[in-house]
Amino acid sequence: MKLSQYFVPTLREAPQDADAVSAKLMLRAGLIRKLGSGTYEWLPLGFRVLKKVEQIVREEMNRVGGQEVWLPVIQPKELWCETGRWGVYGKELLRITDRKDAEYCFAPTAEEVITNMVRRDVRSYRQLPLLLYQFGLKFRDEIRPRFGVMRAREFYMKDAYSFHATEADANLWYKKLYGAYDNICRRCGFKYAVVEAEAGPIGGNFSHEFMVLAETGENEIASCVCGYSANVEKAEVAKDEFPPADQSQFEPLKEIPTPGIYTVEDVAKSLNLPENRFIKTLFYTADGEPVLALMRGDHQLNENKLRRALGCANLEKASEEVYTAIASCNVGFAGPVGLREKFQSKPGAKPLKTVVADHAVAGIINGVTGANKTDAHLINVNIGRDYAPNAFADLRAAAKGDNCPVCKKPLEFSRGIEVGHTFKLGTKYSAAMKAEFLDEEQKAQTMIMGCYGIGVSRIVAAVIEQNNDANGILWPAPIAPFEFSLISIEGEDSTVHDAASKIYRQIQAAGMEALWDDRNERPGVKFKDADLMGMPYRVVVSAKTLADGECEFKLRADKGRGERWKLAEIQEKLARKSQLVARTET
RNA sequence: CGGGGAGUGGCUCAAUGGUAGAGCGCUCGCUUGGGGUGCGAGAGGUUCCGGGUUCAAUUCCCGGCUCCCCGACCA
Repeated sequence: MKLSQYFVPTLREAPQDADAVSAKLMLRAGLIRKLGSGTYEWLPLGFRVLKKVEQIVREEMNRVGGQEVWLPVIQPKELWCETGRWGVYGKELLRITDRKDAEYCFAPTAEEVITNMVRRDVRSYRQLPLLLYQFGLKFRDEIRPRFGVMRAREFYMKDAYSFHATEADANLWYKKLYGAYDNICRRCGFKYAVVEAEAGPIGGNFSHEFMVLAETGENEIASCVCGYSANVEKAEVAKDEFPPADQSQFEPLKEIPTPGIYTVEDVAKSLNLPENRFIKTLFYTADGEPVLALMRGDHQLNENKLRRALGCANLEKASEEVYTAIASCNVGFAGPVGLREKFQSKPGAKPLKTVVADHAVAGIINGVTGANKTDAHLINVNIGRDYAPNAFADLRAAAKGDNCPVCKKPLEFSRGIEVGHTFKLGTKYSAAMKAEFLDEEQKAQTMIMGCYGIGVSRIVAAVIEQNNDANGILWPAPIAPFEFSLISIEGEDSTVHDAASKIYRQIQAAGMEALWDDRNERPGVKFKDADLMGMPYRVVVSAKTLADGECEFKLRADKGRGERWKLAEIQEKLARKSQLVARTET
């Protein structure tokens, strides 16, 4: 492609509202433009990258036996009601009404549609297993879109769904897909990690996320040298063990005034006690029932863990009304001491059945907590003597200082961008939607499912986030829009142009592509733009080297001048390069 | 959802109660030709929309829309 004819509007400065490095570079290099909050146009250069990633994903999906389909993006409400997700998906689900007032949603994912499709036409175990996938536009009405196409509302995703007759087969295919995802990540050329993940609104038995490692990633990963690795949303921590409390250490319970001071940090400061002596009392509503969660003052609650510990479907932080109704004090002054009794004595109040405590709470001796009285706290609070949770569980968000649940060594933390997510769904959707088949004994069985997503547009941004320098993008060759930047520094006569033209064709003959900067621009402009756009290889043709029958070759990643290539040897040099550009055919 | 900020040429931003300007970009000419060259001449704006105050509003006030930032784990 000749740059003079190509629609790549590069920018010297990034638009003011671009936040992430990758967003700035994508805008500047002319890959994308923004239309509205979280919606982007993909220009020719960006679209090429998107299509290259798509092709890699397609090849790997086909390799493990996937069959490509194409599903509607406008999906009827009825289907979503069958699984109950019309109600639970929340505001992220963009709902649409047609001229007949029928309700639809714009697909954020396609479990309902595909399960419906399969249940209609699959009757026999002989038709299973089945792995279907598609590429398509997805829309999720994010609260706060940011980081360009990394967290956009509209995005391009590959979603795959598998259907199985047996649990064992489902697990086997889960492993196959996991392998395919490994290949995809490797071929796209980024550093990544696979972590155990929270299944979220998709649900299912277990899931893994494929993370592009980057400091600016939105996800925090907890990992251990032993191989354990999990999203902190999910990460377990080694259970705290405490010797039986020595009652003789217990000081008498005492109430002290703390007017207007209620955060752990402030109370700790004013009493001059460490935060790990505090018992935080958190109020939640679990499937409509009030529950209490107790945390050590320096720990953060992980709501996913609480949800799992309670076995509830819906978990929300309790409203201020509920809070004051239970604790009869202002927010910030509640504590577990005597709370249950106090609350239950209220006429008409729902009983406060559940008080769960994080394991670490058991180790707090002479602790501090709210007095259930505005402007007062209790000190020397002791478990067993002053309050008793009905259960202990791992509730806290893994953080520095916590140990690995597998080998008990200290956990390490890093950041990543989630680009792929695999779920072992089980029968969550097939049971709700009655996707059944007949087994060998003519017995109706529910299909076992898995689902597997890859954010194609997000991969593009994530790769840039990981591969850039002060001058621009550094594309890994397999997904670069073009393998080569060809720069011709042309003079009066046509010798340079002719030589460049020949090299341009030779690059194509070697099975690669070049973006030839044939514009009538100064060399500096061309170099700057080439750096910005970040093709992995660069060939410069100018009168200077042409006199010696040579051109210049340089890697985008290299700082120096690169090497001289004899024009006569160029064919063979290019052949070698094209072998490096991993192009696996299927 | 709460709080804050911003909407002026393609981009980054000025300015003003009397209908607007710079740099970059764009067009043309000359110049230059290895890291965004220099000079000159141009094109390009209903100052987000609606209302109010005023002789006069892009500017002040109100409402809306859009975009951005921060928070939403405080118990």
